[in-house]
Amino acid sequence: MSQKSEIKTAANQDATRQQLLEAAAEVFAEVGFRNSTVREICRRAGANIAAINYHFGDKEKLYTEVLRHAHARALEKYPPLQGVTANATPEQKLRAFVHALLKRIFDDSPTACHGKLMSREMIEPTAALDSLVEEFIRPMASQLWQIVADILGCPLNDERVRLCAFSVVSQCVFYHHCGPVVARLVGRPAPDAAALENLAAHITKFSLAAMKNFSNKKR
Amino acid sequence: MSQKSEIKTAANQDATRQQLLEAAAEVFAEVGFRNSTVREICRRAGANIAAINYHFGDKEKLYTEVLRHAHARALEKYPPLQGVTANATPEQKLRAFVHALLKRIFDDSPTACHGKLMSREMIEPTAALDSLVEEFIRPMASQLWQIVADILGCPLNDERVRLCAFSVVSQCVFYHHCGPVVARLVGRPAPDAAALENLAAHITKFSLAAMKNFSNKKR
DNA sequence: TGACGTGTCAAACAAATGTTTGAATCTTGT
DNA sequence: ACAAGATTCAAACATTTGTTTGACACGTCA
Repeated sequence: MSQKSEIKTAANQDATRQQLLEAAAEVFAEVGFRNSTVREICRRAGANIAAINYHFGDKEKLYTEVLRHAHARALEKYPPLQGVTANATPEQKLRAFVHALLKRIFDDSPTACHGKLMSREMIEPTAALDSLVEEFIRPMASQLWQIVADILGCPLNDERVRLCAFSVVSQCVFYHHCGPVVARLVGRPAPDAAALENLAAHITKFSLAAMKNFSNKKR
Repeated sequence: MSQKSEIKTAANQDATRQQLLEAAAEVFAEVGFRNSTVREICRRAGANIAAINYHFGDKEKLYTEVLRHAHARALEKYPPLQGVTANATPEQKLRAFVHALLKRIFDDSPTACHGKLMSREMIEPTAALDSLVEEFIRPMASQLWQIVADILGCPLNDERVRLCAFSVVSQCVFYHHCGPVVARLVGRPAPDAAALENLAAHITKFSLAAMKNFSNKKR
C-alpha cells in the first residue's frame, strides 16, 4: 500500500511539473524565451502563476530544463544512425544521418519541438548552450566526422573533413532556419514526411557527388 | 539665404532621425526587436526618449525602416556579382556570388549589420519580411538560379536548379547562423576576411563538384 | 518684433510581466 | 483521525517599457 501511495504521490508531484515542461516547450518554441510569459505557460499547463517559481525557481531555470528535456527526447526519438547497422557502407550511414537529422529538426510536435528551440538558441545563445553542445551535439558531430572521413579517405583530423561535414549539416538546417524565405520564394510551406524524404535524398546525393570529386582532385 | 537655411534645417531635421536609424540598427542586431528598449536606442543616438515616437511613429515602424535601410546598404556595398563581367563563365559567377553573399552576411559593422537582422527575421518573421523578399531576395535568387541552370545544363524551372541553389546558399548561411555551435565545436571565433575567402573557396569547390556529377548522372 | 510651426525635453502614464506572499487545500505518515 | 509537510491559489508588489503630454527652445516668415 505504501508503494502504491508513493507512486501516486510521485505522479501527482510531477504532474504539474511535467505539464509545465510541455507547455513551456510549446510556448518557448513559438515565441522565444523573452517573448514568452509565465502567465501563458501556466495557463496552458492549467497551473497557477506561482507554479513555475515553486517548481523551477524562476523562468530561466525552467527554460534550461526545457531545452535539455527537448533535446534528449529528440535524440531518443530519432537516433543519428537509425536503421543502419554498424557495418553499413559510409554512404548508407550518411543517408541515415541526414534523414534522422532532418526528422529531428522538423518534428515540431508539442513533445519534440527541439528544432525551433535550437534555432532560437543559435540566434540568442544562453548559458545552456555550452553543456548542450558538449553533451548532445559533439557526439553527433564526431559520428558525422567519422563517416565523412571514411568517404573522403582522409584522416579524421583533416580540415576537409570538418568543412565537408559542415556542408552536409548546413543543407539540413537550411530549410528549417530559412523556412520563411524559402516558403515565400517557392511558395511551399513546411515540408511533410514525403518531402523530407526527397530532401534527404537530394542532400545525400549532392553531398556524395561533391565528396567523391573531392577525394580525386588534390587540393 | 532661404536655401541655406532650408538645407540647414533639413540637415538638423534628419540628424537625429539618421542617428536613431543607426543606433537602432546596432541595438536591434545585438539583442533583437523585442529585447531592445527605446531608451537604449535613444541613449546611443543621443536623443530624447520621445524622439522615436516623434520621428517614426512607434518602435515597430522604426524597425521596418531599419530593416529596409540595412538591406539596401548591404546590397550596394556587396553587389551579388561583384568583380565578374557579364560574359564570365558560370563557374566564375558562382564563386563571385558565394563570396559576395558571405561578405554581406558577415559584415556586422555598425552601418551594415544586416546579417544579424536577417537571422532574427528568419526566426521571428515580421510583416516587413514579405516586401524584403520580393524587393531584395527574389532578384538575387533569380540570378543564382540562372547561374546554377547554366552549370547543370538544365532549364531554369527544373526543380534540381532550386534544390542545388538552396544547397549553395545554405552553406553560406550556415557559418553565420550556427556560429555559436561551430565556434564551440571547433574552437574558432567568427571568421575574418581571410577565413571568409577560404570558406568561399570551399563552398564553391564543393558545390561545383556536386553539380558536375549531377549533370552526368540521370536522376 | 511677434506669431507660428518644428523639434526637444523631462516627467508622467498605462500596461505588461516576473516574482513574492500568506492563506487555503490536499496528501501523507502515525 | 490528526498533525506536518507539500502543493496550489488569488492577490499584491516591484520593475520594466512603450507611449503620451505639456512646457520650452529655436528658427522662420510676415
